[in-house]
Amino acid sequence: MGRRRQSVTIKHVAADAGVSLQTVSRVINNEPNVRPAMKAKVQASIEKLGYVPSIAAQRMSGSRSYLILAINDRDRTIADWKARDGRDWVDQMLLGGMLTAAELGYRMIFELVDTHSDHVERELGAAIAALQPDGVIVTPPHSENAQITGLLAESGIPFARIGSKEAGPGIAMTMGDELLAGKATDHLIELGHTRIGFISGPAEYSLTSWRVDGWREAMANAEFDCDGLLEPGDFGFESGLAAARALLDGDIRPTAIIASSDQMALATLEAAKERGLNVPKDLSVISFDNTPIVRFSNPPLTALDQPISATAARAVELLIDAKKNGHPSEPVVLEGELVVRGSTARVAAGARA
Amino acid sequence: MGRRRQSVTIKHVAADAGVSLQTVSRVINNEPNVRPAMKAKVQASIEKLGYVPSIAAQRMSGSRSYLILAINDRDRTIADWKARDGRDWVDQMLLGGMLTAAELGYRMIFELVDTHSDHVERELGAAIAALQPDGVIVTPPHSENAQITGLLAESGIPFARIGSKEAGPGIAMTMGDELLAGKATDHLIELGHTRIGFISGPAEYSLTSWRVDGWREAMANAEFDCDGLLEPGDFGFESGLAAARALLDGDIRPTAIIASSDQMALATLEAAKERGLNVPKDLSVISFDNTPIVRFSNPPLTALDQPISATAARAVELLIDAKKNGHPSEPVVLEGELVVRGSTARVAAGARA
DNA sequence: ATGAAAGCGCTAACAG
DNA sequence: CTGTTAGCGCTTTCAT
Repeated sequence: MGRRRQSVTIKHVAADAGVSLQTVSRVINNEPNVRPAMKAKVQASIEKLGYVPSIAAQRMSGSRSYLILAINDRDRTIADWKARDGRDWVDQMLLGGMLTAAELGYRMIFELVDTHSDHVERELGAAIAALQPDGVIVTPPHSENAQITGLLAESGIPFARIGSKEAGPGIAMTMGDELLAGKATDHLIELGHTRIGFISGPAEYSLTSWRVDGWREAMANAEFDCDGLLEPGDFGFESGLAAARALLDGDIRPTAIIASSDQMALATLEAAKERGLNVPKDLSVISFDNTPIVRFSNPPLTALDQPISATAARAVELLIDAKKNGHPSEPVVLEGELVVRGSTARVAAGARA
Repeated sequence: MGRRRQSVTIKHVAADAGVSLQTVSRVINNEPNVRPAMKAKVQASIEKLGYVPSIAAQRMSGSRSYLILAINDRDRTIADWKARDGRDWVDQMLLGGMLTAAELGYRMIFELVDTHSDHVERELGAAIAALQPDGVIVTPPHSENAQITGLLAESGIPFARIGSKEAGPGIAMTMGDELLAGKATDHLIELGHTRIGFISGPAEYSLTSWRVDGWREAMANAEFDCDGLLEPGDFGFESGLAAARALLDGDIRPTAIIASSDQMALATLEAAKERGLNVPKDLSVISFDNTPIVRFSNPPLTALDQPISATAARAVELLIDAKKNGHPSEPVVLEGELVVRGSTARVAAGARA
């Protein structure tokens, strides 16, 4: 097939409209200093010839690449895809990010990067050098990896850190973990629960402690004790099972448990079943992820929905806007919602303290 | 911030290695006519400087863009993402396509295109003009849209049509629909079923008839009648409900039903429940999609797994290879497997004909 | 086997 | 307001 050249270039348009290349360029980029008549004429030619700028050429000439790079953790993402258990983080990111990018004339490229590898920098650096994106979105755990954020900051490319609220370069964004944990706790308190257990996530993630903080604060506000009601997990099912068992077999059996992930919430259901406890009659359960799977458990789980799609969309907007207007220095928070389903109920009379 | 230029270019490498640009270029592209010693020297400089070629520049100079474009139907994809019911088609495509592309030094860009719009051509044409991909993957229903395949053929870019086996330009690929339907039917026949119903998909998809053909053939081989055992659906839940009801209330109540989609299979479960039929005791059900959701129904569904990931991976390989070696003229078939779960069982003694 | 020159499509910088 | 010039990083000719 040989060398495939652009069929319609800015040259053709310029010739057709009888103007210079530069004028066409100005029209394409919606720049000022073009008389309406000229603009109309050029646009007519563009329409007529079906001209679309080559992003490669645009990038080459030193302007934008119209590419937004979204980075996710390689191992976790591949594991999720292979497990096929319905976790739709990537889909939600695409839903928000890709569509918003498209609306603004950009494209989102998805990329997986190894966090634990010694050559994170090489991997990310290569992607940036090859693609020259106009913005980068990083997610946990990358968003808290100093090596990565440092590299990004150095590159001068605007970037958004989802799941990070530290000060520093880039746009910090969270889904309101602390508030969400508070919401869940308050919901249970309203249902009369006083002994509300919490299964946390892995310590490497900052959001783990944000969530614990939210729960602690809500408990404190109601003047309930947290002692013996916190168990650590790692987001996975097995760890959730262990944590739930510890909670249910502990000195202070909780009447409700909030788990920091869907798998751990499912595990809590399992642990309850083992002990002959009925959910929600004997035990209320709230999941911190509202992934598709939690609608199909028995009972369906009350869950905290994380606005992944909205966050990705906002990130793309902020990134694209950053070129002109800079970006917010304060963390951007998009708070999720509590979706009430069948796993939470008023505390049983006998269980009251 | 201003104009962001590549930090390390081919020039730097050439200077560092003390050779000309072309020699570096030859090394990058693994071209012949470079003495091993030279090659080693250049590669050392590349390593040292951390040089990565700019794909924009590569594309500009008339060679490859190292981009593979994967097209999916806009409305269906967005609907799936918003429904959040665990359908993971996109994820599986990414799993196979993106990872394979990455292994081969390419990147996969995902794009949604409106099938029904009058300007399909404009949308696709714009994506191609902007990105200049080295290959395009189209999926149903795009893969059978003559307007789209025509445009692609005209563009001279290699493309793969997933879910299409017509002759014509591009690589035809299927997941063995006919064979799969046969597999499901045979499985039921082995379990003693003789009245096996089939709920088909929408007529616009060729694979709808392939599947029906597979079922028909398997039934014919066993000398069973198909009359009154075929009902049409549109892949959606509602249509499946109607079809299943028609089948179960018909003159010849089937003891088993194969549904052409997960939603229709779930609907069949629902219809059975309405009629007090136990699955799998009174009715066996097989789903044509093995999406995550079918593991969580009650009972979990026996399903035909479609090798989406493997197909996407193969498509990427064939597309990249097409430049050198052309592509297969016969349809490429990657056959899926039957995953047996709890919704199929030996036919009840009383139900036998 | 290597190098020099030309050009891909576009935009920034500078004229007019 | 519009046009001209130069050059982005790379790969193709075409020389040597």
